[in-house]
Amino acid sequence: MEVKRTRSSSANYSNTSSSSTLQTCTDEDMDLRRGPWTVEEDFKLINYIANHGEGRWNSLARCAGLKRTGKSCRLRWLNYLRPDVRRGNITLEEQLLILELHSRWGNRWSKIAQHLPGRTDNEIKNYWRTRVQKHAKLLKCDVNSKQFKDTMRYLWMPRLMERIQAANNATTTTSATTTTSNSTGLATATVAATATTGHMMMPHMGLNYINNELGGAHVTASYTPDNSSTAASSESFGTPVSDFTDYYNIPVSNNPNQEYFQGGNNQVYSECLISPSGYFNPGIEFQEMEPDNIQLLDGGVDASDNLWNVEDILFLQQQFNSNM
DNA sequence: AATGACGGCAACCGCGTCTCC
DNA sequence: CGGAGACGCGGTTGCCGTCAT
Repeated sequence: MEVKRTRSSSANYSNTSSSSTLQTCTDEDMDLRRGPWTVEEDFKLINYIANHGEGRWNSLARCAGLKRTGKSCRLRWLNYLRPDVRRGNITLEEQLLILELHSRWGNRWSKIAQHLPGRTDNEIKNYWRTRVQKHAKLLKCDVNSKQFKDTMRYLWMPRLMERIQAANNATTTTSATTTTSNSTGLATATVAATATTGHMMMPHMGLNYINNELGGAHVTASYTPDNSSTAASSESFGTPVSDFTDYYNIPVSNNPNQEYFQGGNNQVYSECLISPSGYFNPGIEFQEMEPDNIQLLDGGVDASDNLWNVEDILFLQQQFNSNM
């Protein structure tokens, strides 16, 4: 069966009828379209599913008059057209959850996606490949290596927690609510999990707390702050902050939890940082992180999207040196 | 302004599993 | 039980927009 590759850029997405390349199979039904979906196709699929429900994708494609494979229809529906699908703006809480669940389950994208309402396995997979693996590449280590996993667990995730806390502190401050202040500077978002456990969660508790207290299968999107409503709503899910990178360049002096990241001053965090396996040894983990590389980290990529900024690297080096 | 490199993401592919007959 | 089709999952591809030069 001939399969014709058709193309329509996102810019042409709403201009499908004008693109002759999009209508390459008008002569017989055997031709199957591939590539980007047009508005008409989307409309057909949505209408058909609205009237007949989903499933039986091959026959659905035929009955709906779509010159697509059943698989293509299913993918389009699940990843894009479904009413409850959420795309873009992965929140801090979602990022933390992805990291945690991936450390637990590996590339079980669909399983991970089940714990992020509205997110598809495809989006999570793409997030992982484009964001997380990028940082592994910058660190010159394999994303599946213990080195990188430890770095995620003992640096990245605590930082995410801290930024979630900062975001919520800021939100709380600006909203000027009468909520009882929390003297510990508790990360509301991360500790939203306490809604299900009844336990308070401190930043220094880190992932061990999640592991031990929440348990794998119990780690859900309840990380969401203010989770009183359904997490399917983008307004209710997570902080208004769409990306943790917004908080990457917070000056340390402005950081409400700077003591966690100043190396050695905070015994609790220092203990938390050091891998139980002792893998974070000076001169080993980041021995390749030479000045040039640090420059690359700082300027070679978009710093706002860079997990490992100079501050982080210096912090890591401090930690390594203090443990020599 | 032109162009090449790169990142993000939608979509495709192959394969394993499930379900039905 | 076995075969065929449907379904689901993870890996990969390739287009397009953006940015750097």
